[in-house]
Amino acid sequence: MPELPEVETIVRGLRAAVSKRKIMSVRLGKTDFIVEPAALAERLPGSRIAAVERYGKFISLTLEPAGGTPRFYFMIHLGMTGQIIPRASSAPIVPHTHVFLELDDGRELRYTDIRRFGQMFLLPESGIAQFRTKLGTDPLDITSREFVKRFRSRRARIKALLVDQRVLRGMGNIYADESLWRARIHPEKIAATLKPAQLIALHRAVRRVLEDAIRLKGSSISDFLDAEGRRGEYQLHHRVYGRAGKSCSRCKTTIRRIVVAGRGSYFCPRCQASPRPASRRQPKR
DNA sequence: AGCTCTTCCTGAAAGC
DNA sequence: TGCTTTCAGGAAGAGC
Repeated sequence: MPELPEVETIVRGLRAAVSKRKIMSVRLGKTDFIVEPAALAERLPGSRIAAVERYGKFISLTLEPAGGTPRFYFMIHLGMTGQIIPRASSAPIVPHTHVFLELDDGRELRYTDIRRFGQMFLLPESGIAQFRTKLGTDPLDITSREFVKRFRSRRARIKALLVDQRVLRGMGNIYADESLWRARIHPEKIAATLKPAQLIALHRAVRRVLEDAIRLKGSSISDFLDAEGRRGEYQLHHRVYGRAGKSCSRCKTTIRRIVVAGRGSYFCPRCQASPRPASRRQPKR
């Protein structure tokens, strides 16, 4: 599933591969994940890709139409299984490819999404500010101070907050679990009960995990491919995610999986002490 | 404020 | 063996 490191990897690849290219035409397959498919088909042709940026888990293509028409943004969220890869127009079409952007150099930027949990929409320049207010700070930009401030008064479980895009934009399930393991914090711990030192440790862990993952071009569990169609390698370094039943690399205890905030959450029961000790029992009368 | 449940979707894996 | 059921989850919305 594409989270911050995967999206960052794709954005870097796209920036190198399609910057300055002009979109010549648009072909669409299924469109139920596109906010206004007609607007997309109408406005993309003729515009040039002026910039490629990441905003949380969103890919933002800045498009410049010909003839002085104001620039606008083509926003893409990959959901669970989205892939966006430039290919030669003659390349075979993989199943579930639903958007084809013909470029001025004989290639097509193709969007493939098996489950169609992805999202696409256009934003005018004036809509960007509004869009941004819905999302929290980028975890790679946030200062330690700000990080502590954001969590210390929240009564929600830390895992739920880490994957909440309004708190930190770009974090997802894999990197939340990996960061919590690193900081030795149980996913069900109430954020407000964490000591400042623990929050600082968590901030450091988040940065470290994300930076390492970006360096290895993300995690490919099943579907993730970068803009060159290559798999990432960070999945080989996961300490807890997807490792239920295997042993903790730090203490050899068996990794467990529980559901927190509706997501599978992996942790080491020994390194990450439970907020509710299992041994405590209620006396009967 | 924050929790659970539901919906969207497909393919892989488990169950019978 | 082969069909059926369950599960995975990012985000949004309902209801409590």
